[in-house]
Amino acid sequence: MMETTSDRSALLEGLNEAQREAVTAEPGPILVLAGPGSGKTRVLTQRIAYLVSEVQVPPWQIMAVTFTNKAAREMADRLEFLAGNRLRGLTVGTFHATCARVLRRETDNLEGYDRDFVIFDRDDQLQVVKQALAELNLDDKKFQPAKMLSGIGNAKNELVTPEMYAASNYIAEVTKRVYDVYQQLLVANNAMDFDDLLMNTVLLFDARPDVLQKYQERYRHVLVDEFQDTNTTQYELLKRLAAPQNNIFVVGDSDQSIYKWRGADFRNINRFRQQYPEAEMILLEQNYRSTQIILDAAKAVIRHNADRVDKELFTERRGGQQIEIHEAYNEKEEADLVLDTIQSLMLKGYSPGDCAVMYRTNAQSRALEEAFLGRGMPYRLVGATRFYSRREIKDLIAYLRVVHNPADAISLNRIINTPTRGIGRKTQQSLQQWARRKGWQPAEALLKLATEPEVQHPFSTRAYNALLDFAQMLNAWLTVRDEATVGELLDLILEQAQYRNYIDDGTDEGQDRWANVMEFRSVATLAEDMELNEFLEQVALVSEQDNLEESQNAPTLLTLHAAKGLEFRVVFITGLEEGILPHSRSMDEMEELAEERRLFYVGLTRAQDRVFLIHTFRRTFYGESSVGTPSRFLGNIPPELTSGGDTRERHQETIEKASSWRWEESPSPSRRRSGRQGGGNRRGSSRGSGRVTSRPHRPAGEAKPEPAKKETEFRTGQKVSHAKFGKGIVIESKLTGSDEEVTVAFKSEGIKKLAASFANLKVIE
DNA sequence: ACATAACAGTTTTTT
DNA sequence: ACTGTTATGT
Repeated sequence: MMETTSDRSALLEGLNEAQREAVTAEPGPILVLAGPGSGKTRVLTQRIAYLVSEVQVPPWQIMAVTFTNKAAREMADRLEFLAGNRLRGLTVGTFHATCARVLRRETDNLEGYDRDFVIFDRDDQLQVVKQALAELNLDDKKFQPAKMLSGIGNAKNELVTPEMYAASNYIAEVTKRVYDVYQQLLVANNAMDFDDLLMNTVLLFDARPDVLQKYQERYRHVLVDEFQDTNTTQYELLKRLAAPQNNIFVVGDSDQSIYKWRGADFRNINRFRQQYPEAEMILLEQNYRSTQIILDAAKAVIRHNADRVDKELFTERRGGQQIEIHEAYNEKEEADLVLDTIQSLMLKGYSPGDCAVMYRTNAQSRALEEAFLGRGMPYRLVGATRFYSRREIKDLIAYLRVVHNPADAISLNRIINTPTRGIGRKTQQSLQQWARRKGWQPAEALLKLATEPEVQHPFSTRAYNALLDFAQMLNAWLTVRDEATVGELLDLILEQAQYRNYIDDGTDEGQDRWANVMEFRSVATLAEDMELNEFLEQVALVSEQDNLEESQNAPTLLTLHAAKGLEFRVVFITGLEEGILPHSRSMDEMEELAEERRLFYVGLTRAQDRVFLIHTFRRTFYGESSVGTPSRFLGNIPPELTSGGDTRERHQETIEKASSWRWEESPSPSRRRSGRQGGGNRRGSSRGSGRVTSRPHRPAGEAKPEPAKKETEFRTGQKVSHAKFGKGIVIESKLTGSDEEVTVAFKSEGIKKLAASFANLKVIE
């Protein structure tokens, strides 16, 4: 960059008053409360540039932490643009990557770890928990590994070690023991989980004031993005690092706190204010993203949450289009409605990439994907099955990990018989026992077979040969490890392990998997100047969303969680029904309900121009279809901001539009579309399968829809009888478009929902 | 060792 | 409805 930014006015140009205040605030604790679309990333980056060019802070004394790689990269890119090489040495990264770097540098001061430690992801964690349960002779049916893991994770988020863990009840007592063994196993494997990266850094700082001091002196200024998402451990980490000058600049918005279930605690904002009473507090209230109408709707929604600091968000984008609320009959018609609307927006100058379709749960993407596929329209799917969690990729990472860190018994366990090479469960067990008896690690024991041919071993000839074969491969890889590039090593592994034979069985799925392997190979090959440990760390800490190409001009399908931090001209939020948003598991507790509302708020505030809110009349969950109630959150939006009428009117409209539903209810057993992968990885190659446009047949009553009824034929309390289900009592009956839906409690069959026109119910005395 | 059957568990998941 | 895991049989 030629242009100098030492010109103060140039640096502050285009900032509003509050933003400028934040950027130029005197060093010390600063809390910026930033509403959606208020330019917080801009403030953060300008602040860094300002510190360097105006306050003369050397860039290497500045640390900026984010939660996602994407946010970190975005910040780094903007800084590069702003100040280029004047920011050499600046630390910008995620909490986890930053901590990993510290720990890696400090392995000499870490008990039990050496510098080759690896990072375990959730799958690995589960394996470790299972092993811990096994060692404690605990039943993993009774103590589900996932539950145990969440208990352990919560503890780590709260900076609670196994010793500190309160065994307040039986389950907690078990969790404590599992946690304890779990940690020991991690150390034995020279591995840390994600939470350890944070917790161990804090523990290190507490145990070693000299080490802490080193980092305090290095990082004189700490800046934090998305502060409302920090957990206790992260908070404590920041607190220690920023002391004693407390030059800590945090940006957050408690109304966008949606990760409580992961340990995030927006009350850290209050804690911050108590901790640093002298902190300067700055509110960013001007929104540069949405129209007034959208903003008003969002504000009206969020105001229903108790105990919050109200921000007076405003925008210069007066007016705007009203928010449209629609009812669709079911999830299929919901998807059709979304697609129809997108197509009509195309005629009004929007492009497909301007649109986002959001939902509460990933499962909801399926109907949408099918609709897109059905119309041959491309779409971008965020999330779903992550590249790095695919089986084949995990296998290869496990191979690399074992070569890098043979102590990693979890990974060894994964690959020792993958592809199957005759090392079955029993052989593995006796290998383990043998190793334990000899005081070796399993990998060590294996290598003895390869390197000391005359070693005494307990295996049958057959098992020995299988083990020897694998051991020799492993030995070979270890030998070349330090000379070969990651790509070369991977190629060698693929070839010797005959991995392709195993994974590519010729089916579509096999080919896809092999394609994924090749994609991973090219990632590895591109990392040619990277050491194996660097490569593995990057792979562990990078999520798939970072690799998602933005180029494709297609609508984006994503969960509301994944939408945070993004913006789109047009936003659809689907599935606005009780039980979905708010989610059924979050309806009982006020705080959880408040978080659901924030989720809705986050969705709304992603929109620049248009918002479409959709709920369905009935929806299929876990294979069962049931009638839904519109989300209570819809009622939080003042009617004058919306079009589409109130709930009743919308419902009436659905009834009038009703066309095909009556025939759709019976699923034809023949056809099932397994809607898979978006991005184009997988195609349904059902060759020659006739396009199904024909409707399932209805035996009786055929054709012509009846006119909508005005009143229900059945009333609560009536006794009825059904040809198949026998006698029962009507619990409820309501009109559903051209038909009537009767809920009946049958004596023998339990409660059923029936369509009156097909059920042929007879009223009995 | 591999194929199959039974079975549990299905919110969100920055790292 | 669907998927992924584990117990069981061949």
